[in-house]
Amino acid sequence: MKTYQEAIQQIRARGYRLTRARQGVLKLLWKKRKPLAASDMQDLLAKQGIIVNKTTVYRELEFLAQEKHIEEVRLHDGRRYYECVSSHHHHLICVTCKSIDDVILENEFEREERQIEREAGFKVLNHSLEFFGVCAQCQ
Amino acid sequence: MKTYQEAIQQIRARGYRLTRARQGVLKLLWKKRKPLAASDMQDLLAKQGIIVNKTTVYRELEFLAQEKHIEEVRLHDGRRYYECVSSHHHHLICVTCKSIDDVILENEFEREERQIEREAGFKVLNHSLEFFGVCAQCQ
DNA sequence: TTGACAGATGCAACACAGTTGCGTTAGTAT
DNA sequence: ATACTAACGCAACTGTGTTGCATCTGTCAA
Repeated sequence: MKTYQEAIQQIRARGYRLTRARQGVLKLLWKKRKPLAASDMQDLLAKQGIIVNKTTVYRELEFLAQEKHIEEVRLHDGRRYYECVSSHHHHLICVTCKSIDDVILENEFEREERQIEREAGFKVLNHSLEFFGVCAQCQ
Repeated sequence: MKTYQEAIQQIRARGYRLTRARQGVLKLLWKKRKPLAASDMQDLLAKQGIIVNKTTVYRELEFLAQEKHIEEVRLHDGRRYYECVSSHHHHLICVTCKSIDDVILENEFEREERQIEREAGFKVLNHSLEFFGVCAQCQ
């Protein structure tokens, strides 16, 4: 639920610079509101005249994730995706058109996680849940 | 819940061959009962004298998954894992020692999936849930 | 036992995501 | 304007997974 402006301010407050790549990546994720992978972002930035090396994109994403401005997401195609921080949600992934939508569930496994900690002695830190299927457009 | 012998019989019944690599991979997955990645299996096979090319391992895994003798699993490190078929379960992944354990939940989101289909028009085919945390040994 | 068919294999070369070292560039504060 | 150092570009590299093609081998039938 952080805004683009808040992220910018926090970056400056911590003594980091506002480079074209940094602003570009942030703006992209806040505008699209969808998980994007590094090469997608490099292409999208290039279209708006921001030509950056792929190494820069990877390092920028690592930096922004470390600073908690964005979050890494894995969607089971082997690539790393990133999205802007928002309330905890899960993804609906269309196996046909690959589109990604968010979904917020009421049940967030608090009971199940307690059961796991009790029965397996496993301390749950976080979880990951994705639904695969066919979106409304592709049916 | 398929046994190793059943898998072997089904493979022969469908006219496919029983090669060293094929038997080796199957035996490994039935013995370990844990998700294994291609390169892990190549190493484990080599230790028991079964030297196979990585291409063979990848093709074997694809074949066995297609024939429904094994299942592909993604564990968010970007690699493809495979495990022998058993009842529907989820994974507990230790962020410290990377060990993987199974967990079976009572709630399998039938209600949530119906909600998703009703509200988003998204037809759910399957889902994927993993828990990340610290296992009993690593605490 | 042998021969032959086709499934299975090895090899080399490739594709792609992501990483590393290092010299250079460019935001920012003074 | 200057200097400090965060950030960048480049080239080379790692690891996972894929492809084309020539070769090999499990299986079955004669």
